[in-house]
Order: sequence, then structure tokens, then C-alpha cells
Amino acid sequence: MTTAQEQGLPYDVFSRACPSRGTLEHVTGRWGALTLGALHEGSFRFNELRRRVDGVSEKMLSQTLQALERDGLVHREAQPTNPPRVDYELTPLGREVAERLLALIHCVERRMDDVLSARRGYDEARAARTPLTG
Amino acid sequence: MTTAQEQGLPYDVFSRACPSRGTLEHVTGRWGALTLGALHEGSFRFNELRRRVDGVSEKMLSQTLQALERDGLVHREAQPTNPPRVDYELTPLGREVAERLLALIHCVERRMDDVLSARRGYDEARAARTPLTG
DNA sequence: CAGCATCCTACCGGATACTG
DNA sequence: CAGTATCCGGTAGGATGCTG
Repeated sequence: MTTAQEQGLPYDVFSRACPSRGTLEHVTGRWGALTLGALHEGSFRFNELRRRVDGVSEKMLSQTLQALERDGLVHREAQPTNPPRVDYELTPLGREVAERLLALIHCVERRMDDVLSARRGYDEARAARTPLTG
Repeated sequence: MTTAQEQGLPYDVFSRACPSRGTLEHVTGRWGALTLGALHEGSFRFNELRRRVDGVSEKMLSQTLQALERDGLVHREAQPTNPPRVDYELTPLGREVAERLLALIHCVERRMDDVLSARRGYDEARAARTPLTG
């Protein structure tokens, strides 16, 4: 119904070879998703972002930003001052993607209690099936 | 503006310790996203899903489905027949999540040409800066 | 401050073989 | 058919040290 091919679109993420898979992974990856989410709030410097995205290492933030910049989702603005100052912000394309992403993130956050109770149910049912030291 | 804390929500994916991070990773992970996307089209048997999600291994599909079932996003219906028949489908919660996810996937698919041209631009600019053999 | 280079480990994930 | 169990390589990703 909403499939890419059915709409005649040239890119279909369900195909192994489609380049959209790579970009989707940059966008939804562990740090990509949080970085885009953070940047939706505005422009940030490198270390500001690092503090905002709790737990990300310097290396991974750097890699993530490069991938997102390469995909045209993030704009990097470096000022040749001393000390250096670099600001990151979303491009129009990045904003478009980030909005969909945030809708997803907020949906998960909102329904988190249901998820946690589902987990308890699942684990209890399993524990019942495997009495001891499963 | 759209931050979890600013809305007074109890779960904030930007915090390292928040359980919503784990669920978000199940949902947006390499195979989780494609599996949810596929299941949005209807109910599927295990091997139907495997064919639909091009490239997924038996092992990863199995793991992915278990994680999604545990999080209450997927319902597993096993019939004790021989040969066995197991059907997977989204729960109402899963449908809610999958719709947001598909909006994101389709957005990426739609704008894929812009992504690819951004990549070419990025790579050319880099190549110009590093004349030969980096 | 804003990174890059290096090292090292955990685990993601594919291939294969086996079970009910 | 619908999985589980095992082995194994590649890489994601953390820690550390250095640069401009």
C-alpha cells in the first residue's frame, strides 16, 4: 500500500542494494538519531552537542557528524579563529528528516510505559516456561 | 521546544540511562526498522518475512522478532501443527510506531537524489583539498 | 576548542549445522 | 517450516594521546 515500488519510486529500502539503506542507517543509527534530534533544537558547537547527546564519545560524534554532513543533512560552519569555533546545524533536508525522526522518538517516549509492561509480561511468561536456570 | 523534559515527560531518550534508548534502537536498528516496515503491510510467516526483508539472515530475523515481541510491538501467533506455522503481525502499539517509522523511511527514499548529489559534492570538495593519495 | 590517529575489545551479524 | 546452537571475522565504538 505504501510500498516504494507500488508508488513507482526509484528507491526501495527493502532491497539489499538500495543506497537509501545506508542513509537510513546514518539517520536511525545509535548516534545519528540523537544527533539529528539534538540539532533540531538549533545550532550547536561540537562540545555543546557532546554534552547534549549524553554518552557519545568524541570519536563517534565526529564520525556521525561527518556522515550526516556528507549526506547533506547537516551543515558545518567553521570559523578560522583561535581558538577555533565550529557550529553545526541542520540543512533544510536535515530538518525534514529530523521532524519525522522526532515524531518517532516522541512516540516511543510517550508509549514507554506500555513497552516496559509488555516486557515484564514477556519475561514472566518465559520464566514460567523455563522453571530454573533456563 | 519539543524536548521530553520541556513537556514534562518521564522518558528522555537523550539521557544515557533512559530505557527508551534501548527500545528506540530495537525500532530503528538495521533489521528492526525493515521488519516493522514489512509487518505494516500485514501478517507474515517467518520465511515470508525473510524474503521480504532482503538480506536478513535467519538468525538476525529471529533475534529481531524476539526483541520486538518483548517490547510489545509485534504479536507472535504459533499454531501447534506439523509442519509448524507461525504468523507475525503488529500490535496496535507496533502499528503506531511503524507509521512514524514509515513516514521517516519514505521521506528518506523520496529525497534520496538530494542525498546522493550532496555526497558527490562533499567527496569532490574533499578530493580537491587532498590532491593525491591523502 | 575542535578534532585526528592509534590501539584494543565487545558484540554484531553471517555461515553452517542441527532439532522438532 | 520455524527456528536454536556454534563458530568466527569485521567493525562499531571506547580510551588514550597528540595537533593546530
